[in-house]
Amino acid sequence: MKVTIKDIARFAGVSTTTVSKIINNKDENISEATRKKVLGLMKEYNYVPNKIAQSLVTKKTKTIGLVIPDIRNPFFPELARGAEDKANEKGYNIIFCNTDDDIEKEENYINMLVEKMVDGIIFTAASKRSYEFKTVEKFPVPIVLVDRDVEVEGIKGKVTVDTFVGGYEGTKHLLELGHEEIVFLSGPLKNNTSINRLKGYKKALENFNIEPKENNILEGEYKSEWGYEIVKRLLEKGKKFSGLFCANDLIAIGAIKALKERNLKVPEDVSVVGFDDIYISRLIDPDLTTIRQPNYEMGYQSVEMLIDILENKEGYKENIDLIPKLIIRKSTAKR
Amino acid sequence: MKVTIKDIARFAGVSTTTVSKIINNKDENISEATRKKVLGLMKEYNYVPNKIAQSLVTKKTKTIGLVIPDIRNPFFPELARGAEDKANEKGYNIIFCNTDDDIEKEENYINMLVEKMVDGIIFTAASKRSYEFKTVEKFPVPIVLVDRDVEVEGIKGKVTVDTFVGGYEGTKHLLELGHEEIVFLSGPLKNNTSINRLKGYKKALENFNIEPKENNILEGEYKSEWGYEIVKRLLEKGKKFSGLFCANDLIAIGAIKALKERNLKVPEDVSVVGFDDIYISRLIDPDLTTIRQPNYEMGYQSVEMLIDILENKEGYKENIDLIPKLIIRKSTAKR
DNA sequence: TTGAAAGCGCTAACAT
DNA sequence: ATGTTAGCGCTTTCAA
Repeated sequence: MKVTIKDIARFAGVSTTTVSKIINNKDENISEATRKKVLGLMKEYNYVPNKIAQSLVTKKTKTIGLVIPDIRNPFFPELARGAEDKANEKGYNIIFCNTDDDIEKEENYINMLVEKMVDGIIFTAASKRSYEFKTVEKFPVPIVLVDRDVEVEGIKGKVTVDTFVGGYEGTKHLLELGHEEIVFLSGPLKNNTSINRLKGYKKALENFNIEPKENNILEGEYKSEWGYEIVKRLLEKGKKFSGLFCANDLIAIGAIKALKERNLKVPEDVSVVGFDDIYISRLIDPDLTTIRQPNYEMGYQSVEMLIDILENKEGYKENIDLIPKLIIRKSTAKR
Repeated sequence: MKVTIKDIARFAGVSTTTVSKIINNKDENISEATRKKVLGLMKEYNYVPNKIAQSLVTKKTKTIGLVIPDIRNPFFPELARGAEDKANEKGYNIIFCNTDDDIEKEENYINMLVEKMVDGIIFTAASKRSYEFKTVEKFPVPIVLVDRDVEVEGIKGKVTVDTFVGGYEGTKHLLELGHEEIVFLSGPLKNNTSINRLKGYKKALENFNIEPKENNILEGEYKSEWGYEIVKRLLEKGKKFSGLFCANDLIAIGAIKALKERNLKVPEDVSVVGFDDIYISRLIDPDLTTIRQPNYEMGYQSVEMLIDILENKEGYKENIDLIPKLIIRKSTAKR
């Protein structure tokens, strides 16, 4: 049978209070003698404090919920790892949940997490709609938004990437290489993350005195299949362009594939810029020039912020906007 | 303030016992009238049972630990997702932990999980050494091994992939295409998973009456960098081969890159087979012929097994060996 | 059909 | 420096 605090107290001939104080390092007022004795007994009997019992009284579980669309999306493992690293550093654990961008699943998971009394939640929301979680309303579980900036009732903070800058920098890079006909392959324009990327693209063009053309902007999905299909179709229609800016690396990878199949060379014939810098972008041929999203950082900092909130740290930032960075590799060249 | 079972009981004018029974669907002996009343009150007051309190008495947390090397390794997101899907289906949550194949971290995490009273643990172990976790010894937390087959004290089951078959099938495919000089690029040969893959390679050669040559077998790391470096070196040394079997897709991707840089065409000059079928293997150029590891399945089935154990299901299999499958794409061709 | 009472393993005022 | 006591929110005998 498991040995409990009572057993240790009995063996040591002290009260559970004393043992408890020693467990929690609140031992200013414990004599060295009893401290040593109790510690010894704990070791001897392989005593492990029961966290559940602790949680019941302290109202803290040292557990954080991580609610993301899908860990298989190459975007999220980095973020998850960053989150887990910070959490572990601070003695927290992470429960992870996959929502598939399904609003119902999101609700279910959030509610489950609240029931399990997680101390806080890191949340990547599916849509732009505003959220209200009834359990969160009742129980003050702090939520930190990550990556996607949406309206959530009672949100405590957010960590995002300035995609406008990313969109701007990527386009500017292409422009500076002499490209003028630049097609922008966007994901679904249903949240600010996507919309701002496009705004950055337009702004860069304007700064170069080029009027953004509507038919150079295509809205699709964040998938390589879509990148492949749309470029194939574009080429079949005889569309001319020398620059291609893709809203994520997956789209870029599909696009490059389609280009190659039509015997167009990257970057000699078409320069391609991606977005994200997922693990494989440096592995494909040619190595992809892309905008690096600081995903690991986002995970890491969101947990850092959450824990600051939990521990009532003063003066934490409640709004971190990370700056993405242009990574020049081999898929772009002078026109 | 949170509303508790006591509040509901008070409002309904019944005892907490009655409410508890209703919460847990043990309401055979509850009158329809009080049942409805209580259910109504629960809804009205937005009552959510406190899982922590429940866990303290039932000794079940409905939480499972998932201990893996690194979620960023493209191998693991699939596995993690499979595990999470099954867990969610059964009302469990998953705490995930990254060990970086570090034995000390493994121990720490396992101990943390036991302290948090997870109901069971899914574990991908780093090394071939045998494990003994002192907390697990004391508290009967079932562990199911996944992917890597090692000795762990008190293990309850394991889900692995028959890598021998994979090694065999991949080599056979190359052999049937007429390749005779087949180089095998192995990862570290420190566990059965890796060793059996190599054994499968050798066996296939023998079946084709070809003596496996020691200098056709290279041991390195499961990384694209290594695949790139070793092939580059091989080529510089003037090594001749027309078939390349890589112990994982990452190695294959690096290898293909090196091949291309020396103007060797895949598959015209060299046929390449990978292992794993990670997400990107169909995105690279050319699409990679590979051995598909049923990673999602592994995660899914390991959790299924674990829950069977937890629920004392009779007759569950305690040893599942999944069969990998050859996926023929475009990186292999007739000699 | 319902409830009283004990207890899960721990912490935290408040005494002493 | 240490102990007494109450209680966190729930389940579970056992009795009524």
